[in-house]
Amino acid sequence: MSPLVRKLEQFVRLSSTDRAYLTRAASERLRKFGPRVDIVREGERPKDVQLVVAGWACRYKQLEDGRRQVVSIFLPGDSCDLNVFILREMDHSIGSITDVTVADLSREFFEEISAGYPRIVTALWWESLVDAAIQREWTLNLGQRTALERMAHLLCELFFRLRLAGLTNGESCDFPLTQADLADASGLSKVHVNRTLQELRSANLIVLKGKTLVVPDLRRLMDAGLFNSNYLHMEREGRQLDATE
Amino acid sequence: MSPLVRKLEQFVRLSSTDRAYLTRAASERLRKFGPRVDIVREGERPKDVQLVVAGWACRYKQLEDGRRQVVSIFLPGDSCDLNVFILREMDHSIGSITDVTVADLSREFFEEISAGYPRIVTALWWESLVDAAIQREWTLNLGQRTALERMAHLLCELFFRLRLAGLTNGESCDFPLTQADLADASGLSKVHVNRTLQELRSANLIVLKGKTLVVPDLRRLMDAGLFNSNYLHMEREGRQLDATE
DNA sequence: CAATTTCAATAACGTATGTTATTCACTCTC
DNA sequence: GAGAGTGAATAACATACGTTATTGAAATTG
Repeated sequence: MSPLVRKLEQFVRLSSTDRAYLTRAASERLRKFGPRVDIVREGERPKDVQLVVAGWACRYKQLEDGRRQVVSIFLPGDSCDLNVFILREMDHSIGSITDVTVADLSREFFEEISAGYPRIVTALWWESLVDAAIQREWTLNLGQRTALERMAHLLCELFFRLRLAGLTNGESCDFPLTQADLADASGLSKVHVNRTLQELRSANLIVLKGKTLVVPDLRRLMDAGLFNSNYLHMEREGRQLDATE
Repeated sequence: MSPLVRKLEQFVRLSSTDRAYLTRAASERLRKFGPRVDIVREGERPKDVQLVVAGWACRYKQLEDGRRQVVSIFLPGDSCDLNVFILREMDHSIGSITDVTVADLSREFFEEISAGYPRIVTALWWESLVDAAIQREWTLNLGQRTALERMAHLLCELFFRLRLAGLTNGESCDFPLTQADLADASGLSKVHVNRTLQELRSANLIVLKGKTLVVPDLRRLMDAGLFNSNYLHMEREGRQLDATE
C-alpha cells in the first residue's frame, strides 16, 4: 500500500475504489529528480499539485543574504498545497533532499474527486489542516524550545510521520537529512546541531549513524522534546463533512 | 465596508449579492469578549468557525512549563480555519487581546456558499492559503532573522494586513499589542523586545506610544525587516478555480 | 482619589548558541 | 587508487539574547 493511501486511511475509511483511484493518480505523470535540486522555485507558477511519491524533499525560504530556513519536510505521501490553483506565484521553493519521484496532480484530478470521491476530499482536507497544524507547531518549536528540545521534537515528529506512512521498521527508519539540513530546519547553526545530536546520543535517546535513525525509547525522546502528538491529529475522525450527527 | 469584505475584495471581485451575504453572515450570531480571555481552548471542539468581526485576538500554544508562543494574530476580518468541521479537537487556543466581537459561522453557512456563492468560496480559499503562507513566513522569521529584523518584519506584516482591511490612517494605526505580546509572538524575551523597539525608535523607523503605531517610512522599515510582501499574495488573482483559460 | 495592577524602561550579569577554523573519515569520480 | 568533494567532529572564542531585579508612569479598580 502506498504511503499516501496508508496515511490517509488513518483518518478516513476509504473504499477500495477510492484507494484504486488514488493509487492510479499517484502513478501517472511521474517526474524524477536527483538529490539536492529544486523541484519548484519561489516566484514560479506551477500548473499542478505535486505529490511526493518517493524520497524526501522540503519547502524552504531564503533571505537575500543566503540565510535559509527549511519550513517543512515532505515525506513520501505528502503533497504541496492547492496554492497553485489560486495564488499567482510560489512564495517559497521546494527542493529535493534525496532522489525524489513526484506525481503531478492536475486540476482535473481535483475536479473529479470533488464530483465523485467525497471521502478522498475529506481526507485531503484533513491532510491540509494537519499541514497547517505542523507549521504552527514549528513556530512554537523555533520560538520557545531550547536546542535540545527542538531537535528532539523534530526527530519525534519525523518518526511519527514516517510511521504513519509505513516507513519505519520498529525503532528505526531511514534518515537522509544531513546536519546542515537539520540546521536549516531548526534555525540552529551546524555546529550546534552537532553538539545537540551528541547530547541526544550520550543520553541514549537516539542512535544516528550513516543514514539511519534508531529511537530506542520513543517515550523518552518525546519527553526530551516536550512532544505531544495531538497536533498530528492521528485519530480517525469522529464526524466528517458528510456524516449525519 | 467591513474589514472582511474589504480584504477579500482585494483578490476576488465580489458581486453585491456576495457582499450582502457576507455582511449578513458577519452580523448574526455575535459573541463579545473582554480583553485577555480565552475564546477557544486547546482540546476543545467548537462547533463553528469563528470570524473576528472587531478587535484583535491571537492563536497561541503553550508548553507545560508555561512558555507561550503566539503563533498568529487575528485582525478584524480574519477567521480561524475549517479545523472545526474535520479535526477532533483544537491543537491550540485562541485568546482575545482587546475587546473582541466574534461571529460564529455554522456548517450551514459553508454549505450555502459552496452551493451558491462560488466567488466567496474562492475568496475563502485564498484566505486560507495566505494564512498558511504567513505561518511559513513566521517560521522563517523565528528561525533566521535577528531580533531587530524580526521585530521590524512583524510590524511590517501587521501594518500591511491592517491596511488591507482598511484599518490604517495613512502612516499610523491602532496597535494594542503590549511588549509582552510582542515577546510571545517573536520568541524574544520582554526585555529584549524593549531594547529592540528602542533601537527601531532611535533609527526613526517607528513611533510607538500608547496604543498607536506610526510608520513614517514603510520602505525603510521593510528594508530593516528584510520584508518582502509577496507571501501576502495581495494581487487580484489572474485565474481562479472557475475561470476558463 | 487612594490603592492596585499593568506596562515600560533600565541596569547588571549570565549563558546558550553562533562563528571561524581545522582535522578526519567517507564517498564519489576520472 | 590518487584527488576532490562532502559530511561529521572538535576546539577556541565571540556575542546576541535571556534572566532577575528595581523603578516609575500610566491605567484600572474599589
